[in-house]
Amino acid sequence: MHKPAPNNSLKTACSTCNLRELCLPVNLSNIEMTRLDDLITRKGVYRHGSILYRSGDKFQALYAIRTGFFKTQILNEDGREQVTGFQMAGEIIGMDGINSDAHTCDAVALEDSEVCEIPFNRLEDLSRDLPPLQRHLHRILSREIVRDQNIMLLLGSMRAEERLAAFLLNLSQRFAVRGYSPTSFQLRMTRQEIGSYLGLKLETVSRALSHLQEGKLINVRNRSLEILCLSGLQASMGKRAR
Amino acid sequence: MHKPAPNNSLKTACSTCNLRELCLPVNLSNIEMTRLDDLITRKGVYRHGSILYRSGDKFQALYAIRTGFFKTQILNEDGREQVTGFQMAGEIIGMDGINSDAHTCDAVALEDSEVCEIPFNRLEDLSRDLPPLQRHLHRILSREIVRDQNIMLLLGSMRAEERLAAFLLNLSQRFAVRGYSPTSFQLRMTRQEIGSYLGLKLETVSRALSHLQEGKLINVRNRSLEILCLSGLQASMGKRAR
DNA sequence: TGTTAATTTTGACATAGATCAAGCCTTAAG
DNA sequence: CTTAAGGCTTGATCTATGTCAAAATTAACA
Repeated sequence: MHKPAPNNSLKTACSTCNLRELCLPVNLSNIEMTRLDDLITRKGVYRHGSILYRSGDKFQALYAIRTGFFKTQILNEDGREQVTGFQMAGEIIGMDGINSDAHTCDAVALEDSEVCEIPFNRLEDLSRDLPPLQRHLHRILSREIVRDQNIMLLLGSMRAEERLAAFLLNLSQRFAVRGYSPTSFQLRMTRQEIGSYLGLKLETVSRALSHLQEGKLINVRNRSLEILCLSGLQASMGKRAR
Repeated sequence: MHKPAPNNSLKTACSTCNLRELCLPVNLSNIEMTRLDDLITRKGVYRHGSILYRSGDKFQALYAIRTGFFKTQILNEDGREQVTGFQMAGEIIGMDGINSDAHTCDAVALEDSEVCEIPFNRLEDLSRDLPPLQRHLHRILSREIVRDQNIMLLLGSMRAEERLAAFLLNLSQRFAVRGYSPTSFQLRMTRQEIGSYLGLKLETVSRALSHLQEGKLINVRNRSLEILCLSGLQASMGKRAR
């Protein structure tokens, strides 16, 4: 495991960030936007494998991903591990920590990544002054709830291949929103990490990928993935309830 | 399915509610508490089986459960259903709707229940004035995220009997907090609903209950459940990872 | 109160996915 | 460039849980 590069505390400007529409799509005046800029600092680069925060760390800030890719995972007492999400540029992580003032999961960089730090106390202060910002914060929190509940649906009621199809379609859609190809991208995580996220063993993930490939729905070679038939993938979900 | 009783719009007083410490444990002055009271109205009784809100309904309010028991569930396109939670008195539901201004799950009363309606716009307004209330709202939202992620862990990595043990211990603890017996209580939901929540079939739930009973950890007869050995139940989780 | 419908339990059997194992491939390090 | 370590695939087998079915119990309702 690497250490993050030293914190240079570079000032960040949301106002000029090209992820603005994704990350904080709030209608603010110039002067209001400046106040937001003042809040947020760019933290140094997190190298592949390094840890943004750990379970148990004091909660102080949310983090907006500028570039790169993270996973979040929880570990219970007996060492069992569950990947709870994969996060990409423009997404905000750390909300698990608000409740108890301590993080309840680990956030690990899956490639070299940059994040913006948003001190939460100051975000609360500012959001009392700026109702659109307040509303946006609430939406982000709620979105996370909805997202998690959809994963519960996936884990509770889909079979292996459906879970994988849902996972790939979700990635596809998120790449598309960011202006990348929805049909051709690199997987940033191992089969084991995909398996943990989907409640499957890595062998099952591998077999399901192979099977989707046999069916001409995808092409997969190591980490590079090509979706050959989006609608076919969609159809391969929802075949039959478990 | 019954209709809810007509909305009498009774005024509620959080200030005198005996669930206050559970529901809104916020340190407010008397005058501030009055402003909170003004916000909240008691809705009529929801009979067993009736629906508090449905997926797709416009989101307007959060609901605090005064008495009774609810389940929340999502249904995907192909009719698959997943119970996402069971909620009891003092708990707040409806947060799924904030993100998109529409609810994304159904909330169904599992017994005759009363709720307090908290109009969300007005809650936002008031929480801009009252920082402790704002902080509490954020904690509630975050707590829901943490809760959901722990269910992901359960669904993704535990075997049937462990899931059931975790479920029973969770209920036990929540009853304890409310001053009820942690070792003897009624299940308010069917085996099928438990199964949906835990990602299991009802037969598996039934068998796992029988098996825990054979092991002298619980006594179960229909909906009445007695925990004979809390520590044994705890131990029966975390035996072996899947 | 009697009748029907829903819920629960239990058994027999089927199967999706886990486990174990081997070999290959890719990437990182020396 | 070589070697080692981690990651991936595929096959053979095992097992937890699903599926199907029947009977028993309980709850709902006329």
